[in-house]
Amino acid sequence: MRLVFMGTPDFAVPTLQALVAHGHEVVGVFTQPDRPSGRGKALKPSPIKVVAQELGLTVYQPQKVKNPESLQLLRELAPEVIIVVAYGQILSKEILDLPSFGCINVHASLLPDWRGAAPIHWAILAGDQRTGVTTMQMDVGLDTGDMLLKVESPIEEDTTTGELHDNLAHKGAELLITTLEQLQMGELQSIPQSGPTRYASLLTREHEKIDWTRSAQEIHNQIRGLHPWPGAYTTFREETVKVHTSRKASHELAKESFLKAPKPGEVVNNTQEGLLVQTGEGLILVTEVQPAGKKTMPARDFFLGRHAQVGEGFGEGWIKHE
RNA sequence: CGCGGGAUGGAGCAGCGGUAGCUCGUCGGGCUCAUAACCCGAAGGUCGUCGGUUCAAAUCCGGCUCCCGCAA
Repeated sequence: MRLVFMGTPDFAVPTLQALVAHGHEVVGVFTQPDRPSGRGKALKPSPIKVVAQELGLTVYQPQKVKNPESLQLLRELAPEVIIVVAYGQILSKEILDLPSFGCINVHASLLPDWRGAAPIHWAILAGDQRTGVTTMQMDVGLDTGDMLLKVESPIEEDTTTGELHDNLAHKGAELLITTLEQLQMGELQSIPQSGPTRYASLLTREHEKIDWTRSAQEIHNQIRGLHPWPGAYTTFREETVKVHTSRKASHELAKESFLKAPKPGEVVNNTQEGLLVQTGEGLILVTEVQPAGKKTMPARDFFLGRHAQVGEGFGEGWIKHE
């Protein structure tokens, strides 16, 4: 099909690549303008821009797609359909109505659940055991359009956002190809969204801070739900430390907890596997950690290198044993 | 020039002008029913790189290259 692609981050890349690989005529790629990012101040192109250029596609980066120039541009490109994957801008009614097949969005959740900006993170943060990808016919609302196709994906006990992200990005790409095929054949029936909805809001620094008084399961969900980006963090001896990976503490390990009344955040044991940490409910095994300014390292090495001892802990209010 | 931290034996850290140290790991030996536990011993570092100061630099000064946290 003759189409325009709109997308910005890594999540959108597999879909763009799949469209090209399947011989669709991508007449234009819209992505967010280069933004100052990284440690210096340098303008950085979006992942989609990089890939689009490698593929020899024409890239457009309007500040606002809704402005008259962009609308005019889209008219000239005359796409039969516009594919939108995590573009980061709201499309106006004029744009939505422009292509004959409308605008189709690939969203990383099983709609109507987890509408919004960070569906992958939130599915894991909430402890969901399954999620998926949905293609939908966009309308004016935020992720409220009629659904076309869905594919599910399980979330395992230790699945991280990074893993799920890559998995869904590829499933989404395949799903979109199928969606277009069926749409073109006229054998696709769209379904209005109905049922309970949760909203996946943008993540803030508050979501990233570990509250050790929560349960081990909740903290584990938080750690894997924010891995590898933006990462859950806590403090140790007043330095910021990201906690990258963790596991539920096995019963054998839990038995090794010999402290009488460990407080939440307290390291109860430094095992070969990692640090056994007391939470508000149960123990969690912290396996990988990253102090500010350092690389990711095994939690055990972090602890050993600091000559820390069992009885110290994460969070505030601990006394240094030295 | 957005703010800041860091580059030291395999890993994590200390040392901050005068013979390179700690915890872990590794190798050898011992103890033990056994062990990731314990004991004894050993190997392993041109201290990121280039240059400067000095009788003497991992330690002070300057350039360079990498890595990372925050912010965006």
